[in-house]
Amino acid sequence: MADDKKLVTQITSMEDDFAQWYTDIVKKAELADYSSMKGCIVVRPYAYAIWENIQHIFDGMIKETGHENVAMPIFIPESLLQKEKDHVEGFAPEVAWVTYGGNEKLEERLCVRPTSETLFCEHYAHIVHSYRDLPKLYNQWCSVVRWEKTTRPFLRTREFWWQEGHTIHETEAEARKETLDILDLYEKLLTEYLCMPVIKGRKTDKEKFAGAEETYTVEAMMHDGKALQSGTSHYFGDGFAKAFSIQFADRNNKLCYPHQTSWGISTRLIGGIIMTHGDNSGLVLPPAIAPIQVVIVPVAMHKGGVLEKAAELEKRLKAAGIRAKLDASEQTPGWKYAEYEMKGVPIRLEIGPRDIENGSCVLVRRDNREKTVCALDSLETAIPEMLCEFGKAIYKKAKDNLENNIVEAHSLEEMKAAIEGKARFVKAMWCGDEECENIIKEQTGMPSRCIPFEQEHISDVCPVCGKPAKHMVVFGISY
RNA sequence: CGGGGUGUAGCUCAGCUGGCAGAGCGCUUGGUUCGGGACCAAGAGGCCGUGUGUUCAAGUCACAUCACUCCGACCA
Repeated sequence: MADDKKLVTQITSMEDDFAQWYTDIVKKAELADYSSMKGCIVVRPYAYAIWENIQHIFDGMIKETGHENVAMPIFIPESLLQKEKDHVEGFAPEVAWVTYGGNEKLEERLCVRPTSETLFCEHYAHIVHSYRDLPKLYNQWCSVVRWEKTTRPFLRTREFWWQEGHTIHETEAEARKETLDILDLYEKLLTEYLCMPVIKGRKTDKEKFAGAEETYTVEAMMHDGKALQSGTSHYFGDGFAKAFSIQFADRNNKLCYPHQTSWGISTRLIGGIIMTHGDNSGLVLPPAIAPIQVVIVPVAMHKGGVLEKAAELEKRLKAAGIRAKLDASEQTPGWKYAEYEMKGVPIRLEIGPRDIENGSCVLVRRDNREKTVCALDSLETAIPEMLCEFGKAIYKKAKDNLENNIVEAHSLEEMKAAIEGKARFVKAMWCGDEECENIIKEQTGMPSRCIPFEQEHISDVCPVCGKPAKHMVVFGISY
């Protein structure tokens, strides 16, 4: 359409270079900027607004289910981190250490929190003494630091923002229920609000969280067929409680160890949104978390009261609870169309002199560019309906991508063939032996994603060793 | 951490066998425009990533270093 025009902003097409396409969107939709601190990004207002919307939604969910927010220290003394063996082994290679306070060398190194299990455990040891003190359902919104070697904006940065829930319970059953209840909330957040279909399941022992007894996950598929672990929920049993000497007197005055969980989602989800819904014109945002749901673009705005009308519409839409923005800048309409497509705004409302004569306006959907003429006096109902339809449509598109890129395999050869040329999810049976899982990873390059709750029977035997299969597992290349 | 690529204006980049720092877009001001990235005119804007070396002379050559990026390895 614009071959003869000088495009101000252009992005690499995802078919040409998916990684560059991703980076282009991050920069040109003004989501993030690089900083002089390697591996750390500036989360710009537009991306932060998306994160705030995610926070608002999920915070509401956990408050409703009895959770409370707290703030924990940013530093963990080395001795505290050392208390749980598996946990420290898992995290030690990627923690940042503080060794000086002012000009003085510290007697004990301080770790910048990579996750806060140890701090929560120490605190729980202080405050939990009786079954009457349980449960504690705590959460914190904060940033954590992991010294990653390879970094990419949102997907893997040395500092990232997240929520970490840490709960402690009287019984195993209660803690197990909490772990799965939270996983359901993640599924709800992802599917209903972020329009991202997920595969819900349990991690294999090899892939589970350091220190956890069981790790559950919701795995999403990106446009390129790679997996993004989008939320995890861990059941700890009483392992941490024993390591940190958390004990309580139960109903029979017997000293017991409580059972714990932890769970988290992070700003990585923003990367997931980009790679699930975005296209070659830029971002496409799910309406529930879009900072701007409707952008109003006036056409010939200095003529015939156009600008006044546009301002009036903005006011009306805002009053109806719609996140609307009028762009009254001096850019041409065409420029604005492209700009807000880049930013993924779900609906564009065009209003010009012709529309005003007719008492209507033009609504354009970001996902398919479909134009609808809409009477001005029905906007308050038409727009929420369209936003709802929009959410369903992009969910369906993502769901189709997921379903079209899962294949069954009965042998290592079939697994290798399945991902030749393009990343995919591969469903295969597994005997449960970690050795076979390792062989699959070595030979195909795919780690296991999860053991889905929705099991299918593909065959009777493990494709590696031929022994009886215990589970169907989804394998895939991940971010 | 290993291998490749790139660092020059806000952005994308040109700058040959060393010899005055360049273009397009963006930005500012004024005007005409406005239904898919408008046009005219006048401006502003540079420690050539950083450091050391070679040279009469370095954006250009050498070495080092830092950052970004891709591919591996690693990674809740």
